[in-house]
Amino acid sequence: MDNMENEVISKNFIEQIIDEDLAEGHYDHVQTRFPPEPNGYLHIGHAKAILLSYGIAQKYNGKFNMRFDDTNPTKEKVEFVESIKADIKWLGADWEDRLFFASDYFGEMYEAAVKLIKKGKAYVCDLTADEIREYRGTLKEPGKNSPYRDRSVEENLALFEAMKNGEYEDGSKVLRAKIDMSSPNINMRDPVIYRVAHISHHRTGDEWCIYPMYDFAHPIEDAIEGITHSLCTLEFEDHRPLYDWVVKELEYEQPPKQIEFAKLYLTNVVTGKRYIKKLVEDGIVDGWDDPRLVSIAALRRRGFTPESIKKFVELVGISKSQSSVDYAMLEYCIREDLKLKKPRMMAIVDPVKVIIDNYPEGQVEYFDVVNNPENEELGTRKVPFSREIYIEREDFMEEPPKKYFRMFPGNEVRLMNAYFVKCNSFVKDENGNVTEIHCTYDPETRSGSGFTGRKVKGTIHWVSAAHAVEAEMRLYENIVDEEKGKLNEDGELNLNPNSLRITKGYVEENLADAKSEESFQFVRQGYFCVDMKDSSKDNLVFNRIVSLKSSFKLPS
RNA sequence: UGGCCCAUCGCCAAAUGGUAAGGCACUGGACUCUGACUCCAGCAUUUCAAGGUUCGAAUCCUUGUGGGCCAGCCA
Repeated sequence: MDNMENEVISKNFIEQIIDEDLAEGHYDHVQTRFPPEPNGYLHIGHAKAILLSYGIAQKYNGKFNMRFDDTNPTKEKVEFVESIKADIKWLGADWEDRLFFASDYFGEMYEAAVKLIKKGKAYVCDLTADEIREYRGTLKEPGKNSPYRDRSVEENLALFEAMKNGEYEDGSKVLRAKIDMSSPNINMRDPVIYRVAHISHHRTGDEWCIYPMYDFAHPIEDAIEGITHSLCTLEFEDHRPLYDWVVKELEYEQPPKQIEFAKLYLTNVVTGKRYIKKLVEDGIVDGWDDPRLVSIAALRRRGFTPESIKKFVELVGISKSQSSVDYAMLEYCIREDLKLKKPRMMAIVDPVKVIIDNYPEGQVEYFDVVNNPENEELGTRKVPFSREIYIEREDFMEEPPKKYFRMFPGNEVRLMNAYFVKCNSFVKDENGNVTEIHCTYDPETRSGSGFTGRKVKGTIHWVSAAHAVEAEMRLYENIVDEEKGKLNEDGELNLNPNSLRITKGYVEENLADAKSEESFQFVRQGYFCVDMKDSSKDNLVFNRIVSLKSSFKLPS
């Protein structure tokens, strides 16, 4: 009963449109697609689009297609095709056997263009790019007709075929849709639908020297594949009339419908392929999967799970208002997902040594420790305890403020899963940094002994100095663009300078065998991931992926 | 300023003319061998503003205001 989620989540506006379409019989099925151009890596924003389209297909018992929109060979690379496929698979969106490429349809697109010409709805234009821009008019002034607008169907047919046959130089001729040069919507002012480009395509090679433009190609791709609802982001709203024009003039049955939704923006991160690309190219980060980024690859490397991202996308919701989601929401999702799934291990990021003076030198005890107190199924592990241990530097204070109940001189705390210890003294170096803390322990208070003699307010985590494995701790902060994506006068992003801090920390030896790609929950709700790129058995690297939820705040 | 779109709590986001859901964040308090988790309580007398229609308006109309997008042979 209490596990019933009984979420009465109302349908989002896209589902409402689909319901209506189905009720009115516009479509006999539902089919969606994700159509990236293979010109970069996917990021968290794409995850929203992918999971939205995939989720809708699932909800309506429909199909979800994967399609590369590769109509511009100057920008595209096979390298990106592979990474995009891998990322989408990892996210769990299953396109089954429906993996398509826009370039598969170049033949049909050519025929579609011919059809438009024959209908008198398209013409070959000899204006230069600059001239076309001039003729297009401005935002407030209408454009004027191209002098080539009234060429005969026969002439257009011949010219277009000659374009295809490579008889013209790049830029010398284009095919344009004949719509309305005075439309208030600039996209309708006789848009270019085919251009000449003598460039090898990564899939079709030199078969074509003319390539269709997005506005012409996309509706055709959708129609050919039987897509019913073509979901895209808000900036394509102005293109919808053209999309509708294309499917109407081409006379498709059950023409697909474009629906726009708001892009995902996250606070405190750099989003946008363009900026990420720059960070990578300038060597500010060490690749597309640098954990400071929010590319899918980076999130994966940081220890985010596909489930956590799915949860996040659901939580964020779908609407048409431009919005920026608080990064804390993403953190919440990974905490929530890992909470019961992962063992809770001990690791010390910023160590300070503690010596338990009354604990026999050379003695070692092994405690049976529950891996996850909230999920017994994860079993137990042995954790060694000895005379010298490391604790977190912030878990000790020489002069504690009010309500600080971790370690300070004279105070007794519990070492998690072990004994009560009382701090007696400490040693400082010439700079005033604490280098060593001396404690005594009480054997009666051993964890699990049932000792109830007295209570302590604080529990802190630790690792045995002799047994712990030294590890490189990489404390990442998101790359923040202080000016929200705007470049400064030098054309550079204003980035936070110290987004990566590397320290020597210690982890319990159980983690020495950790596999790469594994993430763990750590004490006080910190989450770490064994870095999949750089870790080996003798070189453990941990990424801190989520800041500690709540450490003690000093009263100000 | 031509066109299109958007505006509900610090951040997302429901409410489809019937009297402002939920989540994140935050603030108490209880519990605790993780200052976490969990639990309990508190978080919009009001929906950008002003008018209007209506028995009734976040929802409809008008006029403003604020924000986004569009003048690639990019997608």
